[in-house]
Amino acid sequence: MTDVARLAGVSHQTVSRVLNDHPNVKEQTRMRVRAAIAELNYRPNRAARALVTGRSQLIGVVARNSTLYGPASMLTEFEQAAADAGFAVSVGSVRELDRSSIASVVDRHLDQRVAGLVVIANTASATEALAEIPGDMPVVFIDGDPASGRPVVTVDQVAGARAATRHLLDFGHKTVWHVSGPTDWFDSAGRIQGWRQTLEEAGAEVPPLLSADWSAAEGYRAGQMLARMPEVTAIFCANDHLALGILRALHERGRRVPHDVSVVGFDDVPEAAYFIPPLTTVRQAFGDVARAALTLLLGQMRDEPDSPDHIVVPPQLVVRQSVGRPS
Amino acid sequence: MTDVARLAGVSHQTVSRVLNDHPNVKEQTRMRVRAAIAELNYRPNRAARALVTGRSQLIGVVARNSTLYGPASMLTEFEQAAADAGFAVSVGSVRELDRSSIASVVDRHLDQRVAGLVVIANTASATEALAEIPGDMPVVFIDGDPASGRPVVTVDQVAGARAATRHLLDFGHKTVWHVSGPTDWFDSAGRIQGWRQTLEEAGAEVPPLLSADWSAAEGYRAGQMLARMPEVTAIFCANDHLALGILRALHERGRRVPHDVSVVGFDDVPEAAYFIPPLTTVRQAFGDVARAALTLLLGQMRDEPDSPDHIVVPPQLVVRQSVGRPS
DNA sequence: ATGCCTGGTGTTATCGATAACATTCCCGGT
DNA sequence: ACCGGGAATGTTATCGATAACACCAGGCAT
Repeated sequence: MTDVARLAGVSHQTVSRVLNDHPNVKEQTRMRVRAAIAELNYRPNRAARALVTGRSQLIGVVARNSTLYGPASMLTEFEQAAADAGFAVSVGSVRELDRSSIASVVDRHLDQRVAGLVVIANTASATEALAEIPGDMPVVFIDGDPASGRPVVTVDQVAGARAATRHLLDFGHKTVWHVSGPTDWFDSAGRIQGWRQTLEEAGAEVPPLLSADWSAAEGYRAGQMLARMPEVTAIFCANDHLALGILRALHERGRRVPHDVSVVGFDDVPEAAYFIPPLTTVRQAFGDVARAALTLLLGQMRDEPDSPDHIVVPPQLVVRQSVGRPS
Repeated sequence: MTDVARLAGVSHQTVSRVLNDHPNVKEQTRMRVRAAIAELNYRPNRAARALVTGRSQLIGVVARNSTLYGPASMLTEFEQAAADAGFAVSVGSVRELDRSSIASVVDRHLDQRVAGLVVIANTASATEALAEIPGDMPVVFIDGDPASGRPVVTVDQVAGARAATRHLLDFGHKTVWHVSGPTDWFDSAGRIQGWRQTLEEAGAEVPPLLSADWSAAEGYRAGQMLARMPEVTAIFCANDHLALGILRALHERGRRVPHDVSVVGFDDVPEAAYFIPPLTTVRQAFGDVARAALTLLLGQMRDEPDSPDHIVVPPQLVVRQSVGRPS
């Protein structure tokens, strides 16, 4: 930096001002400094800047360690958005979203003097751990509890579930069964709620809820149960992998999809179009979620008080061939 | 830090020495300092340390922006391993592994003064971009070109493909068809090589190669082709998603798996056990790869010259029900 | 003409750690 | 008793940036 200053014939402070787009620099000197920077191929030292400002150009993400499609997509989409805005992203994954794990990851991020935090907080336990985050640290929750008092970006799970359930009822099914994800996830809760509401509004019986984790394995187990119940003609699964397991269980028991049983998934993983049969499902716009989260975060970092504190991204029903009329 | 020093009745330098495990500190004072650190809940400022040492506790990862199972797993596994070793991980994803994209991501990481870089370099184009990385920066490639001169960790793709092909031949198939991934990926190349070698050694005819990207969509396309060729009785797919598409194409054309056609995949994604039928596939130990990469990287960072420059992790055949005897 | 404000710039202090050198103390050898 | 040497500790400089303040010129109101 000193070299740049010398080459441009100004003080290092003026160089700093140019770097930070301060208003009070004459256009002419600004250009001289820019030229010197380019000439020397100078790049500012972020560590020094972080030291003096107490803030780095780094955004910390706290996520559960998983290759689940949703969280993984969210992460890469967010990284992309952040990079475009000139931020690096440091991931801190955690096996369980319990309070102590989150605390330790947050601490690691605080060590790095991150400028802000994004927490993919899809269970209630994560919301509790919010207390570990200092109040003046910019934070955005993705999939978190809207009542937490911090900005949250979510996909409208209720609307997605309503669309899925409605779609099945429209085909003439008397009622719709639901295999949910883990009940402590907000995603699951929203989907259950949307499903139940829609049935009740339609005056349909609400069958007992089956719940599982998000895996094909548990979908298969639930499917084995459902496959032997002749009255089951329509199933709404909380994600596509569960649906995959269910499709296989139905297949093994000779129940054809969609002829005997209709199935709807959630997520629209890239493979869903190639299940047997191609799966009707609900697509979540992870890219939109990630960009919204970044926008909120940048807003907080710049102390703009007018930014909204809850953005809801609508999902979209993708119709394929796993739904038909009851026989 | 000054507060800690005062509380412990020593100088800040002694505190620094305790923090860095310098030898010449009396056990007694070391304990006093530790106590003071705990009491004040003190945490060192990484930015300051990075500034003076020129190195952060941050490892940069360069990866292609994707939710492909392999790369995504690798990333989370690596993050976990790095966290255990006290390092944070900054991801820089890139749409294409071309030279200029890699250069810009590497630059961003250099800005952050990362202590080392991991490049998930699964195509040859990534190897070229190696020139962008300064020679004194510790680097490990994952899935890269062993001839690059930098340390590399790979899964033994050739061995995996051999096991898969061998498995099919052992069931009595005359030959085995192969649907490969993009041919510029090292993974693809290794799998093709292993497949071809095994056929040649067995004296079997080597059928023409079909290649695709990694998606179920292209697997389906290839499957439509293969399904209408009665002589095709055994297919080795370069990954599980391709296999999924192929299974569906076969199903649509009424060719039963494994009765008419046998199929083997690669990766062992969690869903593979719930395909119709459950997929025989080859599992890659991503966790081992990630840990090996970290070990190599730490070795370089500590200037240990005796570390190996190429670690190969063996894959493992997982037998399920998608393979049978030709009819 | 005087004084005040303000746009443009330079000077110095500061962030929180480590590096390099200085100092003290104690021990053992001659 | 003296001196050399190493272990334990303290002092000061340093990394590379920004913050805070000081300064200087010129324009404008009085």
